[in-house]
Amino acid sequence: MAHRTEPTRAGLDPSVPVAELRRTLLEWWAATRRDLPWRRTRDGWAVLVSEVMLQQTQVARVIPRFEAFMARFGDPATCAAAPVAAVIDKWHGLGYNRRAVALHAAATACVDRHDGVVPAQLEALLALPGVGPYTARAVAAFAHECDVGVVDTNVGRILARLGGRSLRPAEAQTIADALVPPGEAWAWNQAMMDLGAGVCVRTQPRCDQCPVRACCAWQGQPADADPADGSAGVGRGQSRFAGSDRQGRGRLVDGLRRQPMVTAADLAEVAGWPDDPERARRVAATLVADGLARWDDDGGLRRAG
DNA sequence: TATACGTGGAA
DNA sequence: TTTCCACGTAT
Repeated sequence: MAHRTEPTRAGLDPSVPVAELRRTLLEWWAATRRDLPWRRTRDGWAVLVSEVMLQQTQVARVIPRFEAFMARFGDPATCAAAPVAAVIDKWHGLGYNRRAVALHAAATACVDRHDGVVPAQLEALLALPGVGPYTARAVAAFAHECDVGVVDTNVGRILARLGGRSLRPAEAQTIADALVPPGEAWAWNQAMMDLGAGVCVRTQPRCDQCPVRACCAWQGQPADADPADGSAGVGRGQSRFAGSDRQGRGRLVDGLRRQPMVTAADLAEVAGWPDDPERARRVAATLVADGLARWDDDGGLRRAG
């Protein structure tokens, strides 16, 4: 019963050789590493800001905005003291602007509840606005080297393929945590994410280059449906952007970056729907509800406080 | 559990 | 040119 002596394997298919998986993946990563420099800083705020930016936004687009953001809002207190409109302004080009509102609120919570620093405990991190399972564990692992498994879309895909089956969210998290080599959460999570981003990609995975192929139940065999489809943490298709409410929201937020107010008369034009003022007002109301703007007395839209 | 939420690069 | 693809959280 040799497998009983393997390291922690809670939730894992017994056929997955944990020790070999850990060793081969870490060796591969040591030879190919392309980590993000600020993840090494142990600065909880820097890691939080970058991970919030990395929600739904790819690394290449985050890097320049992250540098600019940190130059302006170097710690939670600076961010919390600024008007939320200033944070929204610095979010330009990243999309999903309500993340900026949530980040400002998270900075405020750090000042109010955690002596101005980003907490290290998972529970406290999860309580911050805009911080979910991914971001909380990314901060815990990368800033504080806690032994937690970070499950993003890449890791979710890898875990499903390794086990050869679709996973529920709690299952994926349990397995991700169990795989972390004790004391090496930083490198391990970085390695998993890099593997998913560069090798175990969604379509046409490069299984011939995969360092952990020998441990994988799926191995990209075309005859077998991809176990990652519909599995926990793996993103799904989305509706079209062109012509969507999201596009109009983006235009309105951009309009408020250029000028402090969009008048009621200009609202439809700025939203990109000159012939549908009713739609523009309805969508503007969603911005107000999200804290991205506020109504002017005359029915115009103003920057958030 | 399904849906809303932005942008830009690649195909 | 258009379409596809990448990317977590809140509700």
